[in-house]
Amino acid sequence: MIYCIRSKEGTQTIYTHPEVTDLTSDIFDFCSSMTDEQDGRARELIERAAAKWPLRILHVLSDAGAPLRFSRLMERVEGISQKVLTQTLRTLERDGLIIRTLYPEVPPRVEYELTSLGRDLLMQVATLWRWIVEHLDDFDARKAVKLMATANA
Amino acid sequence: MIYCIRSKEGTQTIYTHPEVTDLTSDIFDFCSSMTDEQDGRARELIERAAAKWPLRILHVLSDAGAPLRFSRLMERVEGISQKVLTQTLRTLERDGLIIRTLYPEVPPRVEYELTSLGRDLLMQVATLWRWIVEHLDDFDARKAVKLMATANA
DNA sequence: CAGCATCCCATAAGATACTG
DNA sequence: CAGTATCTTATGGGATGCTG
Repeated sequence: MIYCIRSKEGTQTIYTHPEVTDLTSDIFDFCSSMTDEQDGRARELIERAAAKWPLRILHVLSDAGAPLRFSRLMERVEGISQKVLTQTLRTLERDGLIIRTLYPEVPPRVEYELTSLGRDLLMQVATLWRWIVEHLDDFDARKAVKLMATANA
Repeated sequence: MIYCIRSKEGTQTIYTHPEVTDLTSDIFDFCSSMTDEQDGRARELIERAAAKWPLRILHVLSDAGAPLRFSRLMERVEGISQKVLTQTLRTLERDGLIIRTLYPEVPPRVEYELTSLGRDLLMQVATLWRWIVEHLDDFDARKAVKLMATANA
């Protein structure tokens, strides 16, 4: 449970502001039930998803609302190279976020589309995104506010 | 509005499953009000936060529940190098997620602590984390399920 | 103690050329 | 069309040594 938020020991200092306790208790309960392996896999998925291109590709597919061919993606995902687009699509496919369909015609046609998991993930990330945008002005060292803490060991 | 989820044109194919429409409408409304600059800055913040170490460091600080010295962080953030810890801490500080306090003693003492923004961000990410862990088994190409779509142009 | 400076390497990403 | 192959460059990160 490396990344989870719950304190491991009751002997440690914890935040005592009621606000904090209220907000975090749910998540804490959840974290305590998460295994190291689950935590690690979730970490990987987050890291991959938040990389340079994946979210953008998922968004383009969502925005299109229909399967897109490789070349259409190249046009719409501005700035990506062919190699990186291919790589990223393969990763997204492996993670079950998109589906790749090859139509064995001449010339070949390949279509990529969002899976329902891909759409759901995008929704979840969008929620986080929204929170960040709403707090954009606070992400600034000059506005940093300390958290009140008291020892309770 | 590069990454937002809303379709730009009403003439495009959109998902018509009621489920989809219901779930996404809120986020769509929000996305339409997001400027390119906001979107870009949020993107940067997400990318930085989801990098290798930041979440782990924030978690360790949250878990400790009190300010930690540099050397305590080195111990608790297993596997990180001194250089990268320093770098990451500086970035977290610039983004207003932690506060660095230097006590000009001999030998010098430096303490790092979470800001309320840092704690809040951690909570938001934990929510996403939780969703991912609950759907861990679905992140698999073999379980991919297409999204139903209909043209509405 | 808490770092900065330096060197080194592994990986990510970009550019270009070629192909089933 | 939708890639693959290859080369080069940029970046992240690790290891080591030094210092106010």
